[in-house]
Amino acid sequence: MMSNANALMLLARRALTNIQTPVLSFRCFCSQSSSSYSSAPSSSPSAPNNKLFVAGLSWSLDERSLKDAFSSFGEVTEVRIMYDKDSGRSRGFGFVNFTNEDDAQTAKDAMDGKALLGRPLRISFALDKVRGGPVVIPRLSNINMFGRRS
DNA sequence: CGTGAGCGT
Repeated sequence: MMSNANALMLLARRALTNIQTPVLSFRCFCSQSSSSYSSAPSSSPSAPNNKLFVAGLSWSLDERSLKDAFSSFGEVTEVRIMYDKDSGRSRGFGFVNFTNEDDAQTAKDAMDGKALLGRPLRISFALDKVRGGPVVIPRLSNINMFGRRS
């Protein structure tokens, strides 16, 4: 019985003398490491979309040139280069859409780091965030759980 | 005439 009191005192002393060790027995399994995103390839940062973010482009590069350069690796469905409305010149970055992710990956792996028009290209997967895109709003007026009314 | 990281209507 005394050992209990001793242990308690020991704990109290430890708590008083060693404040730097609050709880050591608890391990948090919250982070299971690895990619927590579903359908996320382990060898590809950002979102694995068909959209490729191409930066490092020359300010005088055209979309057709970029598309032609990327069409060699796969079927390019969309090529968009961002232009500045103030200076009227390209911002040096654009987006390339591929029909297949595999082609996009191949094109990225093949063109990323290479130089086009004298400037090194920086290719990476584009983000899913799109500003000013068509906002699709579900028909909340037609949502009826009981089928009453239309 | 030069400039150069980045994520789009």
